[in-house]
Amino acid sequence: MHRALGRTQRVTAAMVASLAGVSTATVSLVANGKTQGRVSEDNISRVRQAIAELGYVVDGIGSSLAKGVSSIVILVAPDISNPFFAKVIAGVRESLGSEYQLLLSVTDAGEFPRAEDVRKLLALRPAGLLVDAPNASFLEDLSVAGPLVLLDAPGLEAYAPSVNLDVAHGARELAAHLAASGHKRVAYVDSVTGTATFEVRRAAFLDEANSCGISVADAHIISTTIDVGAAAAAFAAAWPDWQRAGVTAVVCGTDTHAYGVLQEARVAGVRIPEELAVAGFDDLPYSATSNPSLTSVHLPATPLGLKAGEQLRGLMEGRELEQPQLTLESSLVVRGSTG
Amino acid sequence: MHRALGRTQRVTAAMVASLAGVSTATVSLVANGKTQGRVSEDNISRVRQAIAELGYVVDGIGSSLAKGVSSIVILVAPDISNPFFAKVIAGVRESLGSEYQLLLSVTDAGEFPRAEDVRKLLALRPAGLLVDAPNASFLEDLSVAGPLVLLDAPGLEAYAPSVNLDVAHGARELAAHLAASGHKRVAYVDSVTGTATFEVRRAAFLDEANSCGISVADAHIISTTIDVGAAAAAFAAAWPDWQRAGVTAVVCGTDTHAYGVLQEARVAGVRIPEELAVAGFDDLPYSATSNPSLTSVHLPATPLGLKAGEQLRGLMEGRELEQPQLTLESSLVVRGSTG
DNA sequence: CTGAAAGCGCTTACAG
DNA sequence: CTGAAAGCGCTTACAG
Repeated sequence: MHRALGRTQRVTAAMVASLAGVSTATVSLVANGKTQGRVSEDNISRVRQAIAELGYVVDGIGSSLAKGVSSIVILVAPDISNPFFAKVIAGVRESLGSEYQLLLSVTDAGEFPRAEDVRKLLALRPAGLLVDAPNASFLEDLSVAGPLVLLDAPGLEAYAPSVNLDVAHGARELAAHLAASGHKRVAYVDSVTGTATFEVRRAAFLDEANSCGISVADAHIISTTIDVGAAAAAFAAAWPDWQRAGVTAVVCGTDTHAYGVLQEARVAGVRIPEELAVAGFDDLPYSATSNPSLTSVHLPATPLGLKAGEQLRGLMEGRELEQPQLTLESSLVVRGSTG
Repeated sequence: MHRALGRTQRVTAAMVASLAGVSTATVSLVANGKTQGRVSEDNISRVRQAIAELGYVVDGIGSSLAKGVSSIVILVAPDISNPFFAKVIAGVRESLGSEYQLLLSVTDAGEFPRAEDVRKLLALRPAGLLVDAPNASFLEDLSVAGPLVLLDAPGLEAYAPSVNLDVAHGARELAAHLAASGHKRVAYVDSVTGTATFEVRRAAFLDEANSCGISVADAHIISTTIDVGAAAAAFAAAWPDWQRAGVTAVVCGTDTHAYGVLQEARVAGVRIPEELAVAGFDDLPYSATSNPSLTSVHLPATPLGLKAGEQLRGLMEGRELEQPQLTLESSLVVRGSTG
């Protein structure tokens, strides 16, 4: 039962060849659908029959070594525990199809994978690489040659084709919304990971807030890992100060942070949105059912994965990308947490 | 920039060998740390130096082909979009360490991977296989020979070593809790995937409910995919009927289902918990912040992944498992949704 | 259209 | 302790 996986009854091309009475070269051609003008109808059906009979599956390792490339696509991402990411993956899988195997390189929550670790994965000779929410130094270190597409990597377009989210647009909508609701002093709970997208979210929000007459004091910007508990604790520590300073709204870099704020606010008896308005980014599925429901900047997660997969596929198949740089829209969804 | 990944400046063992003035056999021995009594100190340092100088990394494909096994561990799971699963993965990664690469075989939400698809992955010659929440027919089809550990596979212990959750315990606690709160008629929202864990949850709950004097009519048991929207729609359709029948509580197979019920209840103006008590399974991080906070059977996701990884590692390293069957505890967390 | 052969990069008995 | 050599399973020019 527990012999090495696959060591058992491995059916090789040689076995198929001898059963079909042809060479392994012919088996390879048939198995890979490269018969066009190279294999007789007769041999094709002979080989197909033998393949079916023996249950032959082309060995991925042998094939990869001969070809120089495997059928693996590696997706590098910093935060798999974020439900947002699950949708991205779903999109990637759909556009990649079943020819490619998706290998997830995940790290512990909030940590970013080190280029060194990824280099080990490169020894698997992946057909392509997808990097979600990278930072410049990581890409600098990595220096990959080969099909590579970046997801959610604003400002890093120089490194590779990328699919970005126009988070700035939603961030500005959010600032305008808060201003229209009469807020003057706002706090910001950022993510500690130095990921570009979070910087864009914050910068765009701060910029627009400023234009709208909202002030966000430096002392009212805090950072935590993307974790409900961590955000709750950070908010608990900061709130007395913010309250004294007249803060009436807090914007969070992710909905996950916002959940922590909501949680702690309930514990602390802070009424939301009357006493404090709360908003986030991502529009996770839970934001519609949170208490109260959460105002959030909606980001198209599945389309993000879908587009990135399509672009990578083009690259892997040797096609020239028509549009190497893609941007998807974001928009504000107003709910109960901002009144 | 976009040549085949890894095709560039590939450093081979032969290059290291010639720089160090040794054979590739020696390079291999050093690179794999198998020098014990087989390579002179002199050559060891020579090779190490050359490896560092050239930045040599053992090629995974070549190595796997020669060894007959890769360093890939495949994790097969039906529902990656469930945040519960993200924690399981984190646990697996931690116990597996960096020697093994974790390859996720994910399917579309609610779908279970077909054995056929997984067989393709087996062509990658994984070092081990982890299967989360399988059903018997899948395991029957798969018939894997090699390191295999099942997660959350109650009743399937005959197929392989497994790590299970004692969901029945929590389910019974939940039934007792509802009975103690005075509920007499309860509905159940199940998952459509015929996964064993959901059957155990339901069976244990129904059994204990019955002993506690709670009746759950067959007509009051419905199923949906694990999706907030689907659960919301199903609840919307069922509620008028349930209400007429005097149902005062609904138990959901997962918290995700419960969020859908909460969401729809708000739309329909059903007061929770006064008019209807709601509870789920999983105790996702969002259950503490939902509206109202959700009573749920807590399941130890991270420990589940951790233990499964440990067991698999033992198997892959050829060790005999001291305890092939492990069970982790579950327990009820009572929150606002049940009063 | 077909097959013998080289080669992908590594590991592992084997002989020395 | 060391290296030449075989072999892992496949693919791809190449010669026919």
